[in-house]
Amino acid sequence: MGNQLRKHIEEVVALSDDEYTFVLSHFSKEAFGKNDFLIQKRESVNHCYYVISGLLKLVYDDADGKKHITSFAMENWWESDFAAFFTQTEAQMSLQCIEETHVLSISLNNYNKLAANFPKMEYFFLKKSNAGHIASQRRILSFLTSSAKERYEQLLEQYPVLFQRVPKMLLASYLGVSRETLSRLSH
Amino acid sequence: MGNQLRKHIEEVVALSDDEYTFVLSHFSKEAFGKNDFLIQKRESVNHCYYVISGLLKLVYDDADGKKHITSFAMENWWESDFAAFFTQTEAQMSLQCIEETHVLSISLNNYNKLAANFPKMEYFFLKKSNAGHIASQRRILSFLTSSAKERYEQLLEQYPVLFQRVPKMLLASYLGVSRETLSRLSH
DNA sequence: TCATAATTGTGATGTTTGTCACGCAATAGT
DNA sequence: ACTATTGCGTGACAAACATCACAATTATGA
Repeated sequence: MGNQLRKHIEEVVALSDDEYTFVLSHFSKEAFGKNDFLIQKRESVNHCYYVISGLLKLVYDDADGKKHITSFAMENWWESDFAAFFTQTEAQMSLQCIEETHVLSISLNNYNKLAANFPKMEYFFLKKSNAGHIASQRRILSFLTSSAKERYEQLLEQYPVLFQRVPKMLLASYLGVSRETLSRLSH
Repeated sequence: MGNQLRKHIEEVVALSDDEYTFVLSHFSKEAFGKNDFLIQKRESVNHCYYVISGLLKLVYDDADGKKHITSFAMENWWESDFAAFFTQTEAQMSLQCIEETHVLSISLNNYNKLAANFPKMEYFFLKKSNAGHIASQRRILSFLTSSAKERYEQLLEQYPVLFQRVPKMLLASYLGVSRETLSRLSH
């Protein structure tokens, strides 16, 4: 329970009890209900979130009023509107619960303090950022090389659990196809 | 000349002369001719590159033998097959010169040493990685929200210099459209 | 429980984009 | 300078995908 974040961090760097207590003191535990917003577009983005349980969607509203899913965030994922968070500008996206969700949140101040004062966590954040960058490049590559059907099958293979937890219209949005097309692809 | 990397790093963190000398000692200067490969697919990826001058393309060959441009890298950009570099697995992409190119290269060992022994550079790498992650997310968003024509116009606005330095068939590949479609879009 | 809203499937049709084919211009190497 | 290669534009056609409309099903909340 209380040491889920510790296990997660220790996949990258080992921590003593005291070190983990110190790290944890930079976070706040928060709970959100289904459809609650963690980040609203046009508001300031004060936190980055570590998901303990539940499921989030990061949504961009385009000029035509259509909603596009930039990403999902499940257990042990880190999520925020990172562009807005790191540069302290207003949110261009919203972060909303698909399910009731428990998170640990960290402010930019505390993120910077932790990185500056505790090299192990700076190393951890660097590893996570590199991994996120690599994952984004893989997704870009799937847009360049694959048809909608192929992207659907890749998602099904990589994150089968999403198909049980997320309405298909949201998966369509994440894949960049209409819900009608996705429906026809699935058989 | 010799302090281009220093200026680049000092956009993020200040360095003393001695510190810069120390940093620079982790890099090697290399020169490549047009069409030379810095990384060949299926080979090991031993270096990450900082571009001093010139222009590179990061290319993925798909199962049908088609080539897709994952990204370009110009002056002051960092490039590698990061997935292969960080995990020391074989390259899934190739990195090739579009123009004669001068780089500073750093091995993974030296990258890790620098990050571990010199907090300012770990901070710099973290900032760069976060920026790269954010740029990738913006590109994903352009695939989700924009037509080929809109992506073309966004690229023209963001990197007009590419249109003078890169054949349009490569721009088409970067944008994820056929060269014929790009040709028809441009007027 | 019942009414309402959200989600899904499917047909008909239109738009966007890819593919094939061809000719021409520009470039690079000898 | 000449030739081979590479890059570019465009027509004709095919494939992929979006959009609109409507019905059916499944969740949700008072």
